[in-house]
Amino acid sequence: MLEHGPGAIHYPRWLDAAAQERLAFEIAAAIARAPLFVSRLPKSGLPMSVRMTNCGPLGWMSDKDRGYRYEPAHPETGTPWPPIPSMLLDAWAALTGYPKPPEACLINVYSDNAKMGLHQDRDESDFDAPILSLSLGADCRFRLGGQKRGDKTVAFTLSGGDALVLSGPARRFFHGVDRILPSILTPLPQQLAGLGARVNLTLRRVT
DNA sequence: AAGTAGCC
DNA sequence: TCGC
Repeated sequence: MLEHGPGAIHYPRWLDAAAQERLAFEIAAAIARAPLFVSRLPKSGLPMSVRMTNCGPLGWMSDKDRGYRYEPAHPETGTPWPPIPSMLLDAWAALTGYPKPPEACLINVYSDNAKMGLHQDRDESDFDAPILSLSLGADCRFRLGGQKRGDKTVAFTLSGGDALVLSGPARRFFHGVDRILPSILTPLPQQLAGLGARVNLTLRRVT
């Protein structure tokens, strides 16, 4: 367990290899029902480099005209998001202790050259609930800042099987992914191989 | 600016 | 490559 800031708790290798395989199987099934899509930045319409989908009652997305938001259904198929796998609900309970279950699980798929700019998670109403992030596949250089964009940042590596909880002050901290590290020795489990180099799952309360 | 480029 |  490593604390990278007040409320930012990193659990390296929280999932063992067998658990990562089981999770990959569940996520591959979710992607089969809710295909990956590309969100676009508000106003500019520039595409994000990650491909994403969701499971749970609500899913995060963005497009040029309507911007960042949560939706109950897939933007292309119109179908409700598939349920959050039970092992993720268990992970949420074990790692956050929060009394209510997560309402959204964003599935972000990173290719070798995908990035995620520094941002705050601020499209939710519930800022008391922690955020739980689980990683699969390639390592990434993750950057964590403070509550203001200009605050100093720290960078560390997130690896497959790692969990990161952002609670308390860290719930509002800026964060992003600088780059994906070489993935030859840390491939995604077979069930997700071919989709990308790294998969990140972000569980949140929304309402 | 949940992006991209450029420079140190 | 990293951090601005």
